[in-house]
Amino acid sequence: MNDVDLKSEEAAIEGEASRDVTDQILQDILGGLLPPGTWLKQIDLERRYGCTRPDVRRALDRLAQKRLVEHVPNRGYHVYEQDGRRAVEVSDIRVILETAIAGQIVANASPESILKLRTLAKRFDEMVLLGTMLELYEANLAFHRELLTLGSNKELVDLVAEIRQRTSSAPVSQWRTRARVDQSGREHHLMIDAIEKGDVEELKRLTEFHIRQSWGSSSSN
Amino acid sequence: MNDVDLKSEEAAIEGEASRDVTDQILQDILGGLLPPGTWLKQIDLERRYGCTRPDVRRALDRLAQKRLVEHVPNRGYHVYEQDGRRAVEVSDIRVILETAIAGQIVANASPESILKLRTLAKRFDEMVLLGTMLELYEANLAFHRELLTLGSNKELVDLVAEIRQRTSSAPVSQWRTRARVDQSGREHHLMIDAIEKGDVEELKRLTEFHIRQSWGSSSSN
DNA sequence: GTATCCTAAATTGGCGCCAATTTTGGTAAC
DNA sequence: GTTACCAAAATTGGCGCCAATTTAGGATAC
Repeated sequence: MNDVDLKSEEAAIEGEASRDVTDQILQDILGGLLPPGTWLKQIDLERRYGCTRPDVRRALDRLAQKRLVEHVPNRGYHVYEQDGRRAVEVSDIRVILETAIAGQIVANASPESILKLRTLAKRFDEMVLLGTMLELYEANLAFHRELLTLGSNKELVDLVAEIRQRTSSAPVSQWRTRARVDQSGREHHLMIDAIEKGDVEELKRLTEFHIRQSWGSSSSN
Repeated sequence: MNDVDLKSEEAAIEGEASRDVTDQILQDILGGLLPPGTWLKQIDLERRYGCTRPDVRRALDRLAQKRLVEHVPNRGYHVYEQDGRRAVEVSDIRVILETAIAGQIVANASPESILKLRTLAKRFDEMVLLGTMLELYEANLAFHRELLTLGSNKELVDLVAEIRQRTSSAPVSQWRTRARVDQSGREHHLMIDAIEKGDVEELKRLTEFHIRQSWGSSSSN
């Protein structure tokens, strides 16, 4: 477990101290900037994100609650080292939840909502070509959120968004290959096709495959 | 929205300042001591639980993250006022998750685990007769946790435990009638019976009924 | 040369003060 | 009698210091 060298980027941000520190650290973990095992020294974070000590502590406590970082008393916080089991379990949960509402999604899908999904799917495809890794990640999130929203269970939408953050410590490792990302983009469109056809079972199949696929390679890490 | 009068119980606890403040407040919300809408003044909590200001703040922040209390900037924190919709949505999620793993539960059920479930179900029955409301609540939690553990998805067990806390701001109102609680106890045993018989569909039916039942009355509040 | 112990630097984390904002109660004016 | 405004009390929340613990490095002994 090595700790980060943040000194090089210290004053890089400085200007945008307004955005919440918790989200900033979260995104840096998700973005792979803070790899699993990294010790998050309070002083470094303080300087890095241009905020005060209590801010850093609050952020670390929140992330520890979300089990994204681990707190070792008197030793500090470090980015949680994922075991494969947890990743598999989380995707199992996602499969259960997202296939369970497939019926409602199809039932509630209006022409407008299908159009909106297409737009978001296309946006994902665009980001593959000319977006950053984070933009791609967020485009993917936006598509899935819109899809789940059709299930008309707001709590479920939030819950899935939440458990998504639970294992994706390094989206870089998930989307290693370009081929995999392209495939994901195609799957999005296939899912919309299934909704248009009103084929619930097809949507379930695609959803399960789509979720499981993302984690197939990372378990070998 | 009225705020609590805590002065009467100020020094009542004092001795057990060791247990985590967050859990204490959480249990007091769950126990109905702090009803929805109550303003949680930091000074009062500080005195009530015999802890320092930062402790109170950390606890309130955590509870706000869990959406059990709401934070209004410069005005403080108050216990979240539940709408019926959310409660229904959460129980929908529970039904999805808990019925989804019914098959695995039946498959993994060993004679020992069935015995353990019986013990926990009986303990629930005992608590109906001679336990406090909180003990009853915890006995119920323990039974359901053990049941879900048979599904061999640790994340799912934790997740259900988590979303359970999301709406049960007042277990008192859930279990208003004695008849309802007795019925719950019987249902526990029926569920174990179904597992013994290896009847997955029956277990699913019972599970759905059991979860939905708890919330049927509270929506009229 | 290596291992162990001791000392010093660094980091965590507990705790409290003070400024900013809000609320409440009283007073005065209409 | 009611309303509006002002002032005082209270509450929130930002910020920083200092003690306790840990870690790393150096010196000494074997």
